[in-house]
Amino acid sequence: MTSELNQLRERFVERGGQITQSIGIGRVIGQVFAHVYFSPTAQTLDDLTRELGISKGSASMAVRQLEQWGGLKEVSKRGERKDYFEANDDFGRIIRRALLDLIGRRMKVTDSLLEDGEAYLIENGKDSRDKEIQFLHRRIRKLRHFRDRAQYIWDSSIVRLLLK
Amino acid sequence: MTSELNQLRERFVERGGQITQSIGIGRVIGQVFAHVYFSPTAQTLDDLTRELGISKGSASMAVRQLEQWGGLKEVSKRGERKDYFEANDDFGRIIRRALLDLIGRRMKVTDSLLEDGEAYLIENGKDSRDKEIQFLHRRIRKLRHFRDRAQYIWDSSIVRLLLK
DNA sequence: TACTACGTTCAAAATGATTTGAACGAACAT
DNA sequence: ATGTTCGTTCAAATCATTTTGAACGTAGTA
Repeated sequence: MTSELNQLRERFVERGGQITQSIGIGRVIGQVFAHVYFSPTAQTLDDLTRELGISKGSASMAVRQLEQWGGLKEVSKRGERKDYFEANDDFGRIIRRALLDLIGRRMKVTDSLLEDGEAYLIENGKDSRDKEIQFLHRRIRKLRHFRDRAQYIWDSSIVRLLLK
Repeated sequence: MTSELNQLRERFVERGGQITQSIGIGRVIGQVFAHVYFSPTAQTLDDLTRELGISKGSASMAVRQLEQWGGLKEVSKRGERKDYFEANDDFGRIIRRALLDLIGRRMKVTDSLLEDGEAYLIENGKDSRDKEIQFLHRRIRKLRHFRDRAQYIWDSSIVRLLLK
């Protein structure tokens, strides 16, 4: 009976690992979150290494990453030196924070490339008849428009809907 | 001058590769799309292997994947045996298709796990006082609610806004 | 102070994903 | 029919990412 519950928990752990693996942030993150989420009691790093069969280093890193995204919170137990972790269940907030963190920073670099490119083309193509310059300019403009709209959608709807 | 344009194109190719790499679908996809997108003329597999320094196999696979997502389209040239490719610039549609493809299918499996789990817990925990069963049941319910809402948001807003 | 029980770090190892390229088949040309 | 030019496939090689674990720092304890 209890073993059946454990089996169920293990299936969720496995699936959690698959999901985070498939989105490219490593299997351990998903396993750790799922395990803590489905554990009635707060868990320590030792619990994680034992139950999930992962190293202490992995457990430590996963736990800290998840904390950053608000997926886990540390709870202190009187008279205990170990760190205890509980899962948050506000998925919207967690996912939003993770996405902001994962995607957000990449954007900056690309933005500056778009701006540089456009600036260069405007500079050098002002009254140019050069077909290629005109072509590139159109393409960059189109890309920037899309980027702006994506930014707008991101800011205005996804965030509002998913958060809270 | 032309070489400066080429440099610009190369920077976009590199950035494209970084982006697709960072989201876990391989560098070549981004490189190929960026190259074709910023090329005034339709490109062949040979062009790609030469300009990007990738193998013919890679070029072939990337091009077909991008075609599936609507990122590239094949254009035929009279009297030519080679396949020529042009880029689409309807980014919203491309990204949406890619996301549907990449994320969409994973959902199914997780759904069935949620359903199985819930069914099992309802079955075995109907009038159970067992604290752990009740706990798991609450957690699964919460997760399923989130999943349902995410599905709704996905269906109703992102898709509509990003597509077209 | 010295010892112990923790969490963290990061170089190295293991793992897993991507890329290559030789072999192949199909379609065209001669 | 034969040779050539294409695109595709997939096992093997390469490359990148994740994971490990030994060494370390810190804080508590005796």
